[in-house]
Amino acid sequence: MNDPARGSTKPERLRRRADYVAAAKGRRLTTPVFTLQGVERRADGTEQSGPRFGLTVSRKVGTATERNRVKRRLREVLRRMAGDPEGSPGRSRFDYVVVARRDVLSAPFDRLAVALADAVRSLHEPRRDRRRPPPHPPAATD
RNA sequence: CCAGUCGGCCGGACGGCCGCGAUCCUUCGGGAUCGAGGAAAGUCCGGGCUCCACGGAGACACGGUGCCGGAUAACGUCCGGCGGGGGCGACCCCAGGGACAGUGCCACAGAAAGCAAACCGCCGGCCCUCCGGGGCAGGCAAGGGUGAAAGGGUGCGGUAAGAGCGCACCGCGCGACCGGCAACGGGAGCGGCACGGAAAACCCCACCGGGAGCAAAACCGAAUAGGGGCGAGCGCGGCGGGAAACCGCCGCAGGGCCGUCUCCGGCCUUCGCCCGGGUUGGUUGCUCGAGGCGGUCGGCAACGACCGUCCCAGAGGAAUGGCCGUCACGUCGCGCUCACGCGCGGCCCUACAGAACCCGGCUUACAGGCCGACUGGCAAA
Repeated sequence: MNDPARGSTKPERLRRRADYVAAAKGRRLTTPVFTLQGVERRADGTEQSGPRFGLTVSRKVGTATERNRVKRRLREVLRRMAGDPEGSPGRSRFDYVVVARRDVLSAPFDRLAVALADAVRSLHEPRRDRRRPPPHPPAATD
């Protein structure tokens, strides 16, 4: 029961395995410290309208202690991003999943915050250099 | 003071801003309280709890444990003691039922590896001799040599040479009796000495052990397919069952769906209510317990009894955090000081590590620091 007028600073979370599977099939953007996945949410019964974020920290990242620390740092970044007066870069009705790499442990906190905000924005920009460059000059489809 | 042994404990503190989880309160703005570890870890043992299996008892198989006594819910844990070894010592380390119940093994070397035997060798007798020695039957095991181990050791006597053949001491075996709950210790006396090692090769003996695990398990339960019951309904033809009502199967027609139309193909076959099933999800299990702390008493101790007091994480893609000050601590440099130490600046600004049903242990990881008991030196008294 958050007050919508006040602007909730609590970011919505992904808590279902199905949501994670769906996000993995969406857009993808890789940075040195993490991989960001995102997909437009399918209409479901929930009344959540804002962006939702999920975290994936596999055993490859480190021990349980290190994995917990990675998740806490990323959660703090998300919390600050949601409370940003200039507005969160995350789009409404969009699900994001941050797949962490080990460098999240050691990266400076400020750099981490900037990197994630940039990554969210970049995810929605049209990818003009896709992996398959067109053999002919593309006829401006969009 | 130096060197060392053992045991126990802590493992940053305070504060600011912004946050997270649970519970309670709320005037719905918010507020209050509590919120990781000694290992939460590895999952190696032992229990509680849950489900499954199971009539009792025994036998067999498999696995585990293995000196004795005690502690405990239980243990492979803990405490006390026994045996062997190491250390000047405090203390530490190692092994711990049985080798006349049986089978097998003891590499290499060596003549011989488990029952006594004899390669070199020693001894006297007989025979031969080219006088160097050789041969035959016999008596030996001291010496040499091999080995982890060769069937007691040393000395004296003894002898042809030798031999526990005799004697002394040591070792070894049996052992009345004594101490101890016991493991075990002591030991009069007896025995001329046999009975080698390894049970981590198998094995024998004693004791213990059903299986799976909170993703256990219980409850609530949308949708869909299929199932059951009741009531009403049920075009045509064929076959089967039945006394009939009716039921089952096949074909045709109609309808619906696969898939928007045609062809073709496939699937389904009325309606209502209830039961049942239990997937996504939700709730419970979920934290008051062989519990923490303090005290008294019993016990060498592990531990136990009693009294008082406290409530001390309960998440579920998983809370206990992010950023920053100040101060400790450590370390480095510089300066002052005979020295203890003090001041300034820099660095690290902390090790191992994060509860997931709960307890008792074990094992492993761990920066730095603190306390206690004891031992051996040196100095002082």
